[in-house]
Amino acid sequence: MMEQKIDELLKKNHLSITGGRRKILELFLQQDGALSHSDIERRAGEKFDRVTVYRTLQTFLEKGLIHSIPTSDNSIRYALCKDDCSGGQHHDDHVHFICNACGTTVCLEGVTVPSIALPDGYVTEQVEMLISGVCKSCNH
Amino acid sequence: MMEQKIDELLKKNHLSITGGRRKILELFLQQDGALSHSDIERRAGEKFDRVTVYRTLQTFLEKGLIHSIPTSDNSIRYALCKDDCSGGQHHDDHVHFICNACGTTVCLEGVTVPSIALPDGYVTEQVEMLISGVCKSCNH
DNA sequence: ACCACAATTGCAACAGAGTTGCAATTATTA
DNA sequence: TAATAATTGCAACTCTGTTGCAATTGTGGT
Ligand SMILES: [Mn+2]
Ligand SMILES: [Mn+2]
Ligand SMILES: [Zn+2]
Ligand SMILES: [Zn+2]
Repeated sequence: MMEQKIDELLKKNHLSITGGRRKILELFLQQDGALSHSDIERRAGEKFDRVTVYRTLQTFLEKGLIHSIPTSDNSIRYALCKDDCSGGQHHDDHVHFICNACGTTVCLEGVTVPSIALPDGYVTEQVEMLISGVCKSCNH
Repeated sequence: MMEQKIDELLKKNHLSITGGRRKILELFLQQDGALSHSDIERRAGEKFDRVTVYRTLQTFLEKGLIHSIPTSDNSIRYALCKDDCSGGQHHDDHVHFICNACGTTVCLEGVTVPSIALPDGYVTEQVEMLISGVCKSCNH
Protein backbone atom coordinates (compact mmCIF):
# COMPACT_ATOMS: atom_id res chain seq x y z
CA MET A 1 0.00 0.00 0.00
CA MET A 2 1.39 3.34 -1.08
CA GLU A 3 -0.34 5.29 1.68
CA GLN A 4 1.54 3.36 4.31
CA LYS A 5 4.87 3.94 2.58
CA ILE A 6 4.19 7.65 2.42
CA ASP A 7 3.45 7.97 6.12
CA GLU A 8 6.53 5.96 7.01
CA LEU A 9 8.69 8.22 4.86
CA LEU A 10 7.32 11.29 6.61
CA LYS A 11 7.76 9.80 10.06
CA LYS A 12 11.28 8.67 9.32
CA ASN A 13 12.15 12.25 8.46
CA HIS A 14 10.53 13.68 11.59
CA LEU A 15 7.77 15.43 9.70
CA SER A 16 4.20 15.62 10.85
CA ILE A 17 1.71 13.94 8.57
CA THR A 18 -0.53 16.37 6.73
CA GLY A 19 -2.68 16.25 3.65
CA GLY A 20 -0.42 18.46 1.60
CA ARG A 21 2.74 16.56 2.37
CA ARG A 22 1.03 13.25 1.70
CA LYS A 23 -0.26 14.43 -1.66
CA ILE A 24 3.03 15.88 -2.87
CA LEU A 25 4.98 12.82 -1.77
CA GLU A 26 2.43 10.67 -3.56
CA LEU A 27 3.03 12.61 -6.78
CA PHE A 28 6.75 11.93 -6.54
CA LEU A 29 6.24 8.24 -5.86
CA GLN A 30 3.80 7.82 -8.75
CA GLN A 31 6.24 9.52 -11.06
CA ASP A 32 9.24 8.27 -12.92
CA GLY A 33 10.84 11.61 -13.72
CA ALA A 34 11.40 14.83 -11.85
CA LEU A 35 8.73 17.43 -11.13
CA SER A 36 8.82 21.19 -11.34
CA HIS A 37 6.99 23.44 -8.94
CA SER A 38 4.31 24.14 -11.53
CA ASP A 39 3.92 20.42 -12.32
CA ILE A 40 3.09 19.88 -8.70
CA GLU A 41 0.77 22.83 -8.45
CA ARG A 42 -1.09 21.59 -11.50
CA ARG A 43 -1.35 17.94 -10.44
CA ALA A 44 -2.15 18.60 -6.81
CA GLY A 45 -5.23 20.35 -8.13
CA GLU A 46 -6.97 23.18 -6.39
CA LYS A 47 -6.63 21.44 -3.10
CA PHE A 48 -3.53 23.26 -1.86
CA ASP A 49 -2.31 26.79 -1.79
CA ARG A 50 0.68 27.78 -3.90
CA VAL A 51 2.50 28.85 -0.77
CA THR A 52 2.03 25.46 0.81
CA VAL A 53 3.69 23.82 -2.18
CA TYR A 54 6.67 26.15 -1.88
CA ARG A 55 7.01 25.50 1.82
CA THR A 56 6.58 21.76 1.48
CA LEU A 57 9.25 21.49 -1.22
CA GLN A 58 11.56 23.59 0.92
CA THR A 59 10.97 21.29 3.88
CA PHE A 60 11.49 18.14 1.82
CA LEU A 61 14.76 19.57 0.48
CA GLU A 62 16.04 20.38 3.96
CA LYS A 63 15.17 16.92 5.25
CA GLY A 64 16.88 15.23 2.34
CA LEU A 65 13.69 13.68 1.02
CA ILE A 66 14.12 15.28 -2.41
CA HIS A 67 16.93 16.97 -4.30
CA SER A 68 16.80 19.81 -6.80
CA ILE A 69 18.00 19.67 -10.39
CA PRO A 70 19.15 22.89 -12.07
CA THR A 71 18.09 23.29 -15.70
CA SER A 72 19.11 25.54 -18.55
CA ASP A 73 15.70 27.13 -18.81
CA ASN A 74 15.68 28.51 -15.31
CA SER A 75 13.03 26.14 -13.94
CA ILE A 76 14.23 23.94 -11.11
CA ARG A 77 13.02 20.32 -11.05
CA TYR A 78 12.77 18.11 -7.98
CA ALA A 79 13.22 14.37 -7.59
CA LEU A 80 13.09 11.87 -4.76
CA CYS A 81 16.32 11.05 -3.01
CA LYS A 82 17.60 7.60 -2.23
CA ASP A 83 17.35 6.39 1.33
CA ASP A 84 20.76 7.55 2.46
CA CYS A 85 20.07 11.24 1.88
CA SER A 86 18.20 11.88 5.12
CA GLY A 87 18.97 14.76 7.42
CA GLY A 88 19.83 17.33 4.81
CA GLN A 89 22.93 15.43 3.74
CA HIS A 90 22.66 14.59 0.08
CA HIS A 91 24.66 11.84 -1.56
CA ASP A 92 23.32 12.05 -5.07
CA ASP A 93 26.24 11.68 -7.42
CA HIS A 94 24.23 10.61 -10.43
CA VAL A 95 23.75 12.29 -13.78
CA HIS A 96 20.52 14.07 -14.74
CA PHE A 97 19.03 13.84 -18.19
CA ILE A 98 16.61 16.26 -19.84
CA CYS A 99 14.86 15.19 -23.03
CA ASN A 100 14.67 17.93 -25.64
CA ALA A 101 11.72 16.16 -27.28
CA CYS A 102 9.31 15.39 -24.45
CA GLY A 103 10.77 17.66 -21.79
CA THR A 104 10.96 15.08 -19.05
CA THR A 105 13.84 15.12 -16.60
CA VAL A 106 15.10 11.89 -15.10
CA CYS A 107 17.72 10.78 -12.63
CA LEU A 108 20.11 8.31 -14.25
CA GLU A 109 20.85 6.49 -11.02
CA GLY A 110 23.21 4.08 -12.75
CA VAL A 111 25.40 6.77 -14.26
CA THR A 112 27.74 8.30 -11.71
CA VAL A 113 29.37 11.69 -12.09
CA PRO A 114 33.09 11.32 -12.81
CA SER A 115 35.51 13.12 -10.53
CA ILE A 116 37.28 16.06 -12.06
CA ALA A 117 40.68 17.55 -11.32
CA LEU A 118 40.41 21.31 -10.83
CA PRO A 119 43.20 23.88 -11.07
CA ASP A 120 45.25 24.56 -7.93
CA GLY A 121 43.36 26.50 -5.29
CA TYR A 122 39.88 25.28 -6.16
CA VAL A 123 38.08 22.98 -3.74
CA THR A 124 35.16 20.86 -4.94
CA GLU A 125 32.14 20.55 -2.71
CA GLN A 126 29.43 19.44 -5.11
CA VAL A 127 29.23 18.45 -8.76
CA GLU A 128 26.17 18.67 -10.98
CA MET A 129 26.11 17.00 -14.37
CA LEU A 130 23.23 17.73 -16.66
CA ILE A 131 22.89 16.05 -20.03
CA SER A 132 20.29 17.03 -22.57
CA GLY A 133 19.34 15.09 -25.66
CA VAL A 134 16.73 12.52 -26.67
CA CYS A 135 15.42 10.06 -24.13
CA LYS A 136 14.73 6.37 -24.40
CA SER A 137 10.98 6.67 -25.01
CA CYS A 138 11.34 9.43 -27.58
CA ASN A 139 13.82 7.36 -29.58
CA HIS A 140 10.80 5.33 -30.81
CA MET B 1 41.74 50.34 -26.71
CA MET B 2 38.75 48.44 -25.44
CA GLU B 3 36.24 50.54 -27.33
CA GLN B 4 37.72 49.43 -30.62
CA LYS B 5 37.64 45.78 -29.62
CA ILE B 6 33.99 46.07 -28.66
CA ASP B 7 32.94 47.55 -31.97
CA GLU B 8 34.87 44.91 -33.87
CA LEU B 9 33.18 42.16 -31.91
CA LEU B 10 29.76 43.60 -32.72
CA LYS B 11 30.56 44.04 -36.39
CA LYS B 12 31.98 40.54 -36.67
CA ASN B 13 28.68 39.21 -35.42
CA HIS B 14 26.61 41.34 -37.80
CA LEU B 15 25.13 43.47 -35.05
CA SER B 16 24.55 47.17 -35.30
CA ILE B 17 26.51 49.25 -32.85
CA THR B 18 24.39 50.83 -30.15
CA GLY B 19 25.01 52.28 -26.72
CA GLY B 20 23.36 49.43 -24.89
CA ARG B 21 25.22 46.69 -26.68
CA ARG B 22 28.51 48.51 -26.24
CA LYS B 23 27.94 48.94 -22.52
CA ILE B 24 26.92 45.34 -21.85
CA LEU B 25 29.79 43.95 -23.89
CA GLU B 26 32.13 46.23 -21.98
CA LEU B 27 30.88 44.81 -18.69
CA PHE B 28 31.66 41.29 -19.87
CA LEU B 29 35.13 42.26 -21.08
CA GLN B 30 35.99 44.05 -17.83
CA GLN B 31 34.88 41.04 -15.88
CA ASP B 32 36.61 37.83 -15.01
CA GLY B 33 33.57 35.79 -14.01
CA ALA B 34 30.06 35.39 -15.33
CA LEU B 35 27.26 37.92 -14.95
CA SER B 36 23.61 37.46 -14.10
CA HIS B 37 20.87 39.55 -15.58
CA SER B 38 20.57 41.54 -12.37
CA ASP B 39 24.34 42.07 -12.18
CA ILE B 40 24.13 43.69 -15.58
CA GLU B 41 21.08 45.73 -14.74
CA ARG B 42 22.80 47.00 -11.64
CA ARG B 43 26.14 47.82 -13.25
CA ALA B 44 24.77 49.31 -16.42
CA GLY B 45 23.15 51.83 -14.13
CA GLU B 46 19.98 53.69 -14.92
CA LYS B 47 21.06 54.20 -18.46
CA PHE B 48 19.18 51.30 -20.01
CA ASP B 49 15.76 49.83 -19.73
CA ARG B 50 15.34 46.37 -18.21
CA VAL B 51 13.77 45.16 -21.43
CA THR B 52 16.77 46.27 -23.44
CA VAL B 53 19.03 44.17 -21.25
CA TYR B 54 16.83 41.11 -21.78
CA ARG B 55 16.76 41.61 -25.52
CA THR B 56 20.47 42.31 -25.76
CA LEU B 57 21.38 39.16 -23.83
CA GLN B 58 19.02 37.18 -26.03
CA THR B 59 20.67 38.58 -29.15
CA PHE B 60 24.18 37.92 -27.84
CA LEU B 61 23.17 34.33 -27.05
CA GLU B 62 21.77 33.76 -30.53
CA LYS B 63 24.86 35.17 -32.19
CA GLY B 64 27.16 33.04 -30.07
CA LEU B 65 28.78 36.00 -28.36
CA ILE B 66 27.90 34.71 -24.90
CA HIS B 67 26.72 31.42 -23.40
CA SER B 68 24.44 30.77 -20.46
CA ILE B 69 25.30 28.87 -17.31
CA PRO B 70 22.53 27.16 -15.34
CA THR B 71 22.82 27.41 -11.57
CA SER B 72 21.22 25.66 -8.63
CA ASP B 73 19.60 28.82 -7.34
CA ASN B 74 17.55 29.43 -10.42
CA SER B 75 19.48 32.45 -11.65
CA ILE B 76 21.12 32.02 -15.02
CA ARG B 77 24.59 33.52 -15.47
CA TYR B 78 26.16 34.59 -18.76
CA ALA B 79 29.77 34.56 -19.89
CA LEU B 80 31.68 35.50 -23.03
CA CYS B 81 32.26 32.78 -25.56
CA LYS B 82 35.53 31.99 -27.24
CA ASP B 83 36.02 33.08 -30.81
CA ASP B 84 34.80 29.89 -32.44
CA CYS B 85 31.28 30.15 -31.09
CA SER B 86 29.98 32.62 -33.67
CA GLY B 87 26.72 32.11 -35.52
CA GLY B 88 24.74 30.53 -32.74
CA GLN B 89 26.91 27.43 -32.76
CA HIS B 90 28.42 27.00 -29.33
CA HIS B 91 31.49 24.91 -28.69
CA ASP B 92 31.92 25.44 -24.99
CA ASP B 93 32.77 22.11 -23.44
CA HIS B 94 34.37 23.50 -20.31
CA VAL B 95 33.39 23.13 -16.68
CA HIS B 96 31.75 25.96 -14.70
CA PHE B 97 32.60 26.71 -11.12
CA ILE B 98 30.50 28.54 -8.54
CA CYS B 99 32.13 29.67 -5.31
CA ASN B 100 29.99 29.10 -2.24
CA ALA B 101 31.93 31.77 -0.37
CA CYS B 102 32.01 34.76 -2.71
CA GLY B 103 29.30 33.72 -5.13
CA THR B 104 31.27 34.29 -8.31
CA THR B 105 30.84 31.98 -11.27
CA VAL B 106 33.76 31.33 -13.59
CA CYS B 107 34.45 29.37 -16.74
CA LEU B 108 37.27 26.90 -16.18
CA GLU B 109 38.43 27.00 -19.78
CA GLY B 110 41.19 24.51 -19.13
CA VAL B 111 38.93 21.85 -17.65
CA THR B 112 36.98 19.98 -20.30
CA VAL B 113 33.80 18.06 -19.63
CA PRO B 114 34.43 14.31 -19.81
CA SER B 115 32.26 12.25 -22.13
CA ILE B 116 29.79 9.96 -20.44
CA ALA B 117 28.29 6.66 -21.56
CA LEU B 118 24.51 6.72 -21.18
CA PRO B 119 22.16 3.72 -21.00
CA ASP B 120 20.90 2.29 -24.29
CA GLY B 121 18.36 4.47 -26.01
CA TYR B 122 19.61 7.81 -24.71
CA VAL B 123 21.26 10.23 -27.12
CA THR B 124 23.48 13.01 -25.80
CA GLU B 125 23.20 16.43 -27.38
CA GLN B 126 24.70 18.70 -24.76
CA VAL B 127 26.46 18.29 -21.43
CA GLU B 128 26.62 20.83 -18.62
CA MET B 129 28.96 20.35 -15.70
CA LEU B 130 28.65 22.64 -12.74
CA ILE B 131 30.97 22.40 -9.77
CA SER B 132 30.44 24.32 -6.57
CA GLY B 133 32.95 24.77 -3.78
CA VAL B 134 35.55 27.31 -2.74
CA CYS B 135 37.39 29.30 -5.38
CA LYS B 136 41.03 30.21 -5.66
CA SER B 137 40.74 33.72 -4.21
CA CYS B 138 38.57 32.62 -1.30
CA ASN B 139 41.11 29.95 -0.34
CA HIS B 140 43.31 32.81 0.93
C1' DA C 1 26.08 65.26 -45.47
C1' DC C 2 21.52 63.71 -46.08
C1' DC C 3 17.72 60.62 -46.72
C1' DA C 4 14.94 56.45 -46.50
C1' DC C 5 14.49 52.32 -44.39
C1' DA C 6 15.19 48.88 -41.08
C1' DA C 7 16.51 47.88 -36.54
C1' DT C 8 16.66 49.04 -31.81
C1' DT C 9 14.86 51.13 -27.80
C1' DG C 10 11.78 52.75 -23.97
C1' DC C 11 7.46 52.67 -22.10
C1' DA C 12 3.34 50.72 -20.34
C1' DA C 13 0.91 47.02 -19.27
C1' DC C 14 0.80 42.56 -18.16
C1' DA C 15 1.63 37.46 -16.44
C1' DG C 16 4.13 34.44 -13.56
C1' DA C 17 7.18 33.22 -9.84
C1' DG C 18 8.46 33.55 -5.23
C1' DT C 19 8.26 35.72 -0.33
C1' DT C 20 6.38 37.36 4.09
C1' DG C 21 3.27 38.30 8.15
C1' DC C 22 -0.53 36.90 10.42
C1' DA C 23 -4.58 34.64 11.91
C1' DA C 24 -7.08 30.27 11.53
C1' DT C 25 -6.68 25.49 11.37
C1' DT C 26 -4.73 21.08 12.25
C1' DA C 27 -1.45 17.49 14.17
C1' DT C 28 0.93 15.71 18.16
C1' DT C 29 1.63 14.46 22.83
C1' DA C 30 0.32 13.86 27.20
C1' DT D 1 -9.85 15.49 25.37
C1' DA D 2 -7.11 19.55 26.14
C1' DA D 3 -2.79 22.19 25.64
C1' DT D 4 0.79 23.22 22.71
C1' DA D 5 3.31 23.52 18.65
C1' DA D 6 3.35 23.18 13.81
C1' DT D 7 1.18 23.80 9.46
C1' DT D 8 -1.82 26.09 6.39
C1' DG D 9 -4.43 29.67 3.65
C1' DC D 10 -4.94 34.20 2.61
C1' DA D 11 -3.64 38.79 1.33
C1' DA D 12 -0.38 41.70 -0.04
C1' DC D 13 3.72 42.47 -1.95
C1' DT D 14 8.26 42.21 -4.77
C1' DC D 15 10.92 40.49 -8.50
C1' DT D 16 11.40 38.46 -12.96
C1' DG D 17 10.34 38.06 -17.57
C1' DT D 18 7.25 39.05 -21.83
C1' DT D 19 4.72 41.62 -25.37
C1' DG D 20 2.84 45.45 -28.44
C1' DC D 21 3.57 49.72 -30.03
C1' DA D 22 5.29 54.21 -30.97
C1' DA D 23 9.50 56.98 -30.82
C1' DT D 24 14.26 56.96 -31.63
C1' DT D 25 18.49 55.62 -33.60
C1' DG D 26 21.82 53.26 -36.79
C1' DT D 27 22.97 51.89 -41.53
C1' DG D 28 23.89 51.98 -46.34
C1' DG D 29 23.24 54.33 -50.54
C1' DT D 30 23.01 58.64 -52.82
MN1 LIG E 1 18.55 12.97 -9.26
MN1 LIG F 1 31.65 29.12 -19.74
ZN1 LIG G 1 11.75 12.21 -24.26
ZN1 LIG H 1 35.15 32.69 -4.02
